[in-house]
Amino acid sequence: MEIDLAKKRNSGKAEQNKKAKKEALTSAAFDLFTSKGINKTSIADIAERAKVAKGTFYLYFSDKYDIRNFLIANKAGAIFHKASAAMNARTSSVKTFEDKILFLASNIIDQFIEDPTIVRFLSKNLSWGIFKHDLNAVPAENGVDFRKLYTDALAQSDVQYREPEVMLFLIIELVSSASYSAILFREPCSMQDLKPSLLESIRGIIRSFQNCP
Amino acid sequence: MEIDLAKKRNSGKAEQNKKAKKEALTSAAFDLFTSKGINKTSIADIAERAKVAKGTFYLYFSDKYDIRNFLIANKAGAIFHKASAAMNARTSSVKTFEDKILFLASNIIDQFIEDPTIVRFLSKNLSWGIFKHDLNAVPAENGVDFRKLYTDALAQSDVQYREPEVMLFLIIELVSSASYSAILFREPCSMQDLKPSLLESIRGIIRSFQNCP
Amino acid sequence: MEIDLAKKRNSGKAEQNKKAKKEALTSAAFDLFTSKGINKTSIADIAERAKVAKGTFYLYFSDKYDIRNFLIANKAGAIFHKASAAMNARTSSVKTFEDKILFLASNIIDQFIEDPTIVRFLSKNLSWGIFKHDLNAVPAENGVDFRKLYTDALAQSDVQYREPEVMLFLIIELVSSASYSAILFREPCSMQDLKPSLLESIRGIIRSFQNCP
Amino acid sequence: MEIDLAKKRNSGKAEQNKKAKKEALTSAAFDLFTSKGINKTSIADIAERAKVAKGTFYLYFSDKYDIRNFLIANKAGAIFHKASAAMNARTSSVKTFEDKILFLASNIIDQFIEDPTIVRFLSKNLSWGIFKHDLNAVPAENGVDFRKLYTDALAQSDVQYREPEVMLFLIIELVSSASYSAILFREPCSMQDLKPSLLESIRGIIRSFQNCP
DNA sequence: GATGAATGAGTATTCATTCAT
DNA sequence: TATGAATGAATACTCATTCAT
Repeated sequence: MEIDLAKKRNSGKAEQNKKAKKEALTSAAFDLFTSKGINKTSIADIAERAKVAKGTFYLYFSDKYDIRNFLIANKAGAIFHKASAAMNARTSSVKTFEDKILFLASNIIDQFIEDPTIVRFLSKNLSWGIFKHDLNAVPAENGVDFRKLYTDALAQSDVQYREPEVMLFLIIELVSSASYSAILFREPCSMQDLKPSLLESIRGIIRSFQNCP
Repeated sequence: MEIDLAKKRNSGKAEQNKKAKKEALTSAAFDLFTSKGINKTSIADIAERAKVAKGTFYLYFSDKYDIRNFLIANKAGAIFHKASAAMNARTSSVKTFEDKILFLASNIIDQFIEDPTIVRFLSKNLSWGIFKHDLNAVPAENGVDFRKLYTDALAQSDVQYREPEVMLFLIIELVSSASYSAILFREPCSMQDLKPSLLESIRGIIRSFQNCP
Repeated sequence: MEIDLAKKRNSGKAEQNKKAKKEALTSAAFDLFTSKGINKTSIADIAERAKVAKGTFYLYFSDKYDIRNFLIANKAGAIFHKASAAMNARTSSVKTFEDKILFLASNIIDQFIEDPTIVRFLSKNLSWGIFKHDLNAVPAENGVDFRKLYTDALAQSDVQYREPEVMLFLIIELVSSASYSAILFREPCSMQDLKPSLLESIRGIIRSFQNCP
Repeated sequence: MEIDLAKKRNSGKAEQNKKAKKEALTSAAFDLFTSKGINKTSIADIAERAKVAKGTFYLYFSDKYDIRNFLIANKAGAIFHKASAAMNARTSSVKTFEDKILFLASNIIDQFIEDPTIVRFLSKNLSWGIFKHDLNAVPAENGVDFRKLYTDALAQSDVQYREPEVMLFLIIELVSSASYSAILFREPCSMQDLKPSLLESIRGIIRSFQNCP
């Protein structure tokens, strides 16, 4: 019995060790991807920075694109979860569907401003494909699920909207695409300056989906 | 003098020859970029398809990214010029600023639908950077200039708009980003189905920039 | 004493377990060697197919070539032992030395036809070196020993033969070499078609070793 | 015109240069294959020994097995052509079909004895597959063609033979297989000692194919 | 004995770029 | 101008072997 316990303790340690290795690899990869770009990052680079042997990389990921996808899903998931959690925390002040969406958008943009590397990485990848397919891969840690939040907001809304899926798609595409240009290249202006117009444009999009009574 | 004449005659032919070679190279590069992707296309590939020696490539372009940029400017320029020309041809029927912008957007989307390879290539490259910097490099063949068209339309409008530059930026980002997903992956739906909502969203954006009287 | 008994009991089970593991490893190796070839078979492959950890492989064999040699000796031994047993079973009908050798050759060829993977594996390895050195390593399970059979047949023969060792060598080389080509590639024809000529050729070889009176 | 001549001279040199490079590569590969074995020879090894850059290898051969096949065809071709030429040179003294075949076999065995590396390389590859497929790839330099020689010898023979193709197959398999063991490992004896018995065995095989009148 | 995570040397192959012709 | 042979750095991926548990 003691042996069994020891084994369990051991395998617990091994398990922890593996998790640490994976974390080291993903962290190293993220740093390199955002600084040098994916193309110029080699597996040797990632392994070296993670202080791990080259072969070890292949115990955790099948290739560069495997780790990239893992990162995309994780980073994108974190962004959405964080925004959802923030809204849940002060649900009282935001009433209408429009206000809720704008709150979420604003929060996501703020996250982008705070950590521009995440925009560089997700760049033009934070789009519908990821949202739809990879997001589910990352479980909401705190029980707040972005998609459920959106559906609930729609259900609670007095105003009816056509094609809510398409509306969400267009908003996400606009935010990610505009953020890339504004945050990374200040084109056509800084995100600080762009944000009000961007949020108003989102409001414009939302209104264009209202069912007129 | 005879020598000079000979040279001129030669250089005339040579000039033509050079243009043909450059055209062959860009055409080959476009085909390969859109079918295999830029990363998997080598200079040897391009030269082979253009029926030109590998060394010759370097007489016309400095590297793969040089020819890519040349292509982006050219292809994007052609799209905008074509749209501008189309609007000029039937300027009578479209009156308001909103209508003009929607006409241009609709025309560009139709061009994308007709030739999806161009969306794949420009994809997420048809962004503000290109629009602002590279577009000018391509002269409007028929004297119709997209930027001038936009400025004129603004000037002729009864309605006043805040930050017209930002408005145009957001519209272009939305169109190119949404086209990529819809046309290439039918996500979240086909472009046929998306187009009405997309145009209405653009209208929503435009209205959000109106100066309320 | 109790401890000793326990140990014995354990080592009995352990002994069985070890044999099963070794059997699993050799069986897995044979399958892989004959399907993918030795070069493309890794120790990881063998361990995985044997459902054993990679490190365990090294408890039984020193490397890939060690297990290959073990397999060659075993498989070749089995072939010769089976042929010998078959001849012993119907010794009455085959009288002369020539007939005995041809019976053995025929039986071995039939075994090859029945299981072509064995030809692929032994192929050009079933040569004199193995025959002479490794075969002894495999004990004849049923007390029938090929080499003894051969010596006895010679002793009982009315006809005298020069260099019986060389004669046997040439026959074995011819059979294994021809079988490889005919059975695996049907070159120059199927083994069915080749067999009569092959057996007659063996007869020709045997006669060329006869001491003329 | 002078330019054209110069170009021709140049391209002649270039052509020569290429031939020299290919020769250097094949020669280096042969040395390494026979000393270290094919498996332990890397393309880097071959290139280094040929005093050529690694990449250059791939301008001439697609991979290790490509150059191996090229070598097999060439070396095997040379062996057969040399034997054929030798027989043609003293056709007078050898009369019967049997004598002709034995002369060729003896000559080939002597070549093997003289250059054992060639046996190590062709080893068990100098078999029917090569003979039938690769031999034709190498043109007989001096107009003496082994296969024609064989056919002519059959036609001129007073004795008739069944299945001459199969007969030739069995002889080639026996010679190459026995040479490998005898020359490289002196098993079961040196080739000097084996040769008489081997030739007599071949005679025995030939006789087993005679059509009895 | 058994495990399987970790290692890092080894290898094939690609490809941008140069340069003699 | 045009060519294409040559280069060799760069890179992805494999795998035998070890060793702490």
